Amino acid sequence: MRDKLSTMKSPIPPLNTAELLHRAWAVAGLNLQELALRANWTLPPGSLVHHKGWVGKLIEWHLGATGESKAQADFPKLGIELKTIPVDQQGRPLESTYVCTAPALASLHELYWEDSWLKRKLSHVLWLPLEGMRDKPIAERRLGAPLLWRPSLDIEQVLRQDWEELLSLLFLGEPAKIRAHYGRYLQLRPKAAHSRIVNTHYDSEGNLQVSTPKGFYLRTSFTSEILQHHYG
DNA sequence: ACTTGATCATGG
DNA sequence: CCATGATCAAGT
Repeated sequence: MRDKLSTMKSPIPPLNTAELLHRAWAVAGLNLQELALRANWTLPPGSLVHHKGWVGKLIEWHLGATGESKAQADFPKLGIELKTIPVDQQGRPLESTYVCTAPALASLHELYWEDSWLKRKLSHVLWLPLEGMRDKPIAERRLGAPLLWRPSLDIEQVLRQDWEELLSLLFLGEPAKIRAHYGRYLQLRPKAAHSRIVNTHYDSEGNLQVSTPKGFYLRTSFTSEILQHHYG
């Protein structure tokens, strides 16, 4: 819950990567009660079910992210994407990570990995682990050490293969038959307010295709590898 | 235990 | 409506 009467001001965007990292380290180890207090935000009650984006917005506030609700990086000048990731006591991710919505219709530039939204978003990510155990009160959940990450060449190759496979399912197959098990690191899952929302288009044979809007997600097993590789 | 499919709030 | 930020909870 964001307090609109708040006079507290979010920091201006970091001028460079070092400053961003410095800010991230400055909040590492703090819990959500302390972070909410500093921002003058109100903590949500017991569950995040009605406040799913609250934690992410709070972290954005503290670091001075300016991406807003637009299709751009959280730190446009730095080209860095911020991802808060819920982890257990061992630092292992508890959930998959949403990346971006999947295009509903193929436009030419969407067909090239090098130009893709997904590649841009994943080219430079600041991971911020946050305790996400459901039995831990929200106020007591602590932020972990930040990790500034770029995909290795090997990883990017797999991401590209996944992306190409999933895109071909979207545009050459039957989108309604897409299941979340496709993809090694990536997966396509519903991404909408609810399941009655549908995209419609005509396939190459003129048949009407109806399917739920999809988003690209990083599998929990993949983000677990990323964090383990770094933190050991 | 883990994954898949569904869902919630907000801003432009 | 669609993008952002995600987590929930049913299914396997």
